[in-house]
Amino acid sequence: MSDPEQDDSVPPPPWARSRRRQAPARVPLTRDRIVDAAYDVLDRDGFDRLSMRQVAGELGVAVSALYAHVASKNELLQLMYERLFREYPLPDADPEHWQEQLKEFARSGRARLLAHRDMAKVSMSGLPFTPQLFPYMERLIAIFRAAGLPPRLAATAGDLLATYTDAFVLEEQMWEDRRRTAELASWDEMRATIQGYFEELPPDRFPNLVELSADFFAENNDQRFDLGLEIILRGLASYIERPPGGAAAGDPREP
Amino acid sequence: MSDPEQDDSVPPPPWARSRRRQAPARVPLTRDRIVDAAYDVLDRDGFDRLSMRQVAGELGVAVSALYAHVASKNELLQLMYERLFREYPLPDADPEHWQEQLKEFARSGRARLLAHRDMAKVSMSGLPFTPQLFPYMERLIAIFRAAGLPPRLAATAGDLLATYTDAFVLEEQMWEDRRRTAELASWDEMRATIQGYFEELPPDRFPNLVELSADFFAENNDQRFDLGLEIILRGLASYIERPPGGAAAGDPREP
DNA sequence: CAGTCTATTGAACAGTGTTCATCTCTACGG
DNA sequence: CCGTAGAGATGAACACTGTTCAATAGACTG
Repeated sequence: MSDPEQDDSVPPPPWARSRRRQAPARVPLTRDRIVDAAYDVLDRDGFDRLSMRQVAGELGVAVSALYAHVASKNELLQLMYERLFREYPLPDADPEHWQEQLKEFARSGRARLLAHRDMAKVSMSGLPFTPQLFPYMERLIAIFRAAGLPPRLAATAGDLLATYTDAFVLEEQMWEDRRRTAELASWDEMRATIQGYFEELPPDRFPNLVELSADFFAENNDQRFDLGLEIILRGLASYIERPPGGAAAGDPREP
Repeated sequence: MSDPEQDDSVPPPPWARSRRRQAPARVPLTRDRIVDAAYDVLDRDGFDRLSMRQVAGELGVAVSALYAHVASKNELLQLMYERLFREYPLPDADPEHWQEQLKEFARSGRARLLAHRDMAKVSMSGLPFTPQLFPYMERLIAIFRAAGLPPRLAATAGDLLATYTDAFVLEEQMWEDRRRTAELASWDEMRATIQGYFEELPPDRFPNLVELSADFFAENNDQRFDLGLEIILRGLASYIERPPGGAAAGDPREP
């Protein structure tokens, strides 16, 4: 297998302290197995039970053995995050369908995070800003530019969209955690409980919370996600001048 | 549990400090004082050095003493978060100026988070969903409703706005952390370094990243924050039908 | 086979959140 | 004025955490 880790074609970013020990550097298979085990622990026990010792135990190996392949727990988390992006679809920017492309981008991002328990916590821990993700940033921004967004707006929009996705899933999985600790069986049961709680708030003090109690937790989160997404996309669309007659939008990149 | 505060305006009468050798003027430990100390530790040492022992040390007190007033570290974090909202301005919803009101709401939320180092990490740790915040949710949603947004959209919009603010500050403070560990003096220096890094990426693979290198990190984050805010507000405005003859900013597209 | 090298080990260090039996001190009843 | 009850603080302990390091075991080279 090829080595997805070290991409030497791009220099390490300046904020990454190159404290990383000189290291064997050629044990990619073991790194992969460590990441595999880490995912097993994460999915089974959740983020705050994900410890180096648990991972080592999963592999039937001493803790210190991990450190020959991984500089720190943070690096391990980073590797886990990067794996999420393997096989990420990277469509070419199509000016005609930029909104659909962005929706697809965000939806698949959310799906990828949802695939592993507490994954949004890993993503929100701030570590994952590595060169491995540059291709995805590049493509995402290309879509914005192709749509006709000016540079500064495209940059902000990329951030906004990625941030929205991460934060949405973080909240989703937080509720899932709460459900687990409350020992409620299904999401529906959970939803009913919370909705009932909001309904019974004093209506004189919280008229809106009472009235909208049914809307805070929709039947399925997909619709809620799409709605927030739609708000953002409409906002972005408002910046794009529609060329009369459907001709191609002006040159997306201007000096 | 009333709190007999130490009254500094009047010194203790001489007979109060009895023959007992200089009773160390023992200030009773309260939740408020613990939260104060926790903020001191947070501001000085950051979130991952914020431990119960550090807080206890700040107060010159044994660790276990804290647990008489606070059930767990999580509760302490929750108390810290709740304090942020004391004196939070709660304007009445004004349909005429809903966009300005929302901007003010988001801006002051951001300012509040920025006031303490790593505060967004606390806010994003998922704990803070307490009834103390209901008044703010209520008011926020009232603004959306007054603006004319339908219920489901208002609920989603509240989430979106709060989430955007939290996530933005989280990112901001993350970069601040990176700057600290990279031992770069100023934000400008940091910005220049990163911008230079992006500028020197291979232009054939990352044309947009190279071209927009100046736009990812604006001179000041205030503008970037306002821009994202504007995108969201424009998106929301697009759902509001413009009242006939009104000059309201309901139209997403303006000539 | 001998020797090198390297991945793995186990123990240790300095922390963490949390609990609990014990002790100190304050305030109140007599 | 003393004695005592009870709240509150204490220090030690438990079961963890991430990380380091000298020593060992094992495989590959000469």
